[in-house]
Amino acid sequence: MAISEGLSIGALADRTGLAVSAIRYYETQGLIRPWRNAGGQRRFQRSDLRRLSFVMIAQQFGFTLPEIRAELDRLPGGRTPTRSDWARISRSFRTRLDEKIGALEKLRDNLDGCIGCGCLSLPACALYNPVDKAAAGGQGPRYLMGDTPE
Amino acid sequence: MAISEGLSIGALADRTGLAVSAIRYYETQGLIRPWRNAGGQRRFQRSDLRRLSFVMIAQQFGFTLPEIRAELDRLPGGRTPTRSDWARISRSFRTRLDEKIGALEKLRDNLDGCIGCGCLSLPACALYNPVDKAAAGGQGPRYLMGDTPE
DNA sequence: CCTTGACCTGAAGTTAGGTTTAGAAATTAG
DNA sequence: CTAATTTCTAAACCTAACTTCAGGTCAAGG
Repeated sequence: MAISEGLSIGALADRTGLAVSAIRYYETQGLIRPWRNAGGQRRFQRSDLRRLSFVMIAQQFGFTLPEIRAELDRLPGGRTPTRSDWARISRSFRTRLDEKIGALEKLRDNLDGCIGCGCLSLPACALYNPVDKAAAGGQGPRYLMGDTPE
Repeated sequence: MAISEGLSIGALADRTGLAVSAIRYYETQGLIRPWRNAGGQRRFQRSDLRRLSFVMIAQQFGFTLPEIRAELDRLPGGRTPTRSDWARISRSFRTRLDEKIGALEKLRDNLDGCIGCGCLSLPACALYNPVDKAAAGGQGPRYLMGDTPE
């Protein structure tokens, strides 16, 4: 195998711990874009290892594949991403993480008080407005997922 | 309608913001146990409002329905749960929440450093051991989800 | 009484995120 | 060169958590 022929899907699977089928699936979702060799097999760049690691980490945080793709799409198209490209993604990603963690903490901090009181079933309860969508969208009860019922 | 005939499924849906079909589904999963009136329709206790609210909140935190059921099963069987019954559930639940939040924070704090460095694709990276399963299970690489690959 | 809306059941459909399978072609090891 | 691996595609299958649908029943208002 000549130098810089790229990594096979199996090599990528071994090094990330992902299943081969998962990597193929991620390709269908636009998370990676391997090229093909003469025989039609997928070949990957080294930087795809980092892309896949990013996918795995972001999934642990509860991001969906389309959301992850949106972050990855901010990487440069024509060249291999540099360290500072990744740092930029990292900052943007971290902001979204902080929001998630903040929402969880807020819910948690309301939990003890609310779960024991009578308000848990009422729209007035703080737990019904976890991400503070209150007052956005007019009056009337806001429900748990931030949408109106029905 | 006589007093204490119980709540209809529609009333419960209106007051929780859940779909009627979701409430029926929760019954199949053992999260609520309504009784039936003479005509075969479901009737609910007021305390089921709180049960359902708990379900909705726990789901936001990423708990699965079986996990939520396990928490709810700790409520007393023969009587309507009291405030202190709920407080006990709340404490147990909060412990699990704190663990989740802690794991997220740990990941987040490693993110900036790791994402820009070359280690992101290597098992040595801190991000590969988010919940600190390191050293449990012998030597060799630990992968992202805490399991060995393959 | 009659109509309309709420409710019933069971089965099938939906979305996300993959895995499994089957049969064929490419690659690698000996 | 031959045999054993890998890889390929397309389609089917899988789980969680529901929703939708079809065909029928129950309940409440006028």
